[in-house]
Amino acid sequence: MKNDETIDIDEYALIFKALAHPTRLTIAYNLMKKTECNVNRMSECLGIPQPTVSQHLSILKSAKVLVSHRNGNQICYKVENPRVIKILKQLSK
Amino acid sequence: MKNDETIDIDEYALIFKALAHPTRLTIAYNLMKKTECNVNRMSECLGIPQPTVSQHLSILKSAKVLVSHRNGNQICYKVENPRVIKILKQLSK
DNA sequence: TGACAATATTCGAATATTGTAATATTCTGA
DNA sequence: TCAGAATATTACAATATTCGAATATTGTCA
Repeated sequence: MKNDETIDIDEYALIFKALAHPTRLTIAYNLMKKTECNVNRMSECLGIPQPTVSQHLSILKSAKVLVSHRNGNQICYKVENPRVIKILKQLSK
Repeated sequence: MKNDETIDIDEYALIFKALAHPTRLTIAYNLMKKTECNVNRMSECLGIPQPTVSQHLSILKSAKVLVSHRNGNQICYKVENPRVIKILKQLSK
């Protein structure tokens, strides 16, 4: 009964790094709880300039925390990664 | 994107920041799964110089990811924070 | 196609993190 | 108290992150 249950340390470290900023954690947490959201709406709700939000979204996306798809005029982001969802769900318990 | 059920975003962001480094995540994850451990043993097991390990431990401790207590000649670190334990347990599921 | 709305990228200054080497501190046991 | 083991701190260079301003890109619709 060996215990070589390894986890992907580097991948999780990247996820945590992406979530390690209050703005990005807020974005990810709210997207996990609610529905998808476009960039301008996030920018308005958070009171943070659009380019800054876009940069944060880019970081979250490259860490595979978020995915995006176009919806007409705008681009919607949401959480789909099950590892990320599990982590984020823990936060409210 | 309102935030009704508020979680402590800043506190969790700090925890994630502490866990966002492969060495620190390895330390925290192993301490969660196994028992407490002293500094020199971690240094040997990880193949990382003692001062570097000590610095990482200091970061983990100030983020309240780890606690420490003296055991004779040495100082043992372990995970006690229930929020951290919940997060780390998710990683192996 | 052109104007406009939505989003992304680039750049630079300020700040933070990382690892290593050198050194300091703290505690234990003789 | 002293020596030595265990751990912590400091200083520094290299690298990375952060934010805002300016600009670029992309898609929609008249």
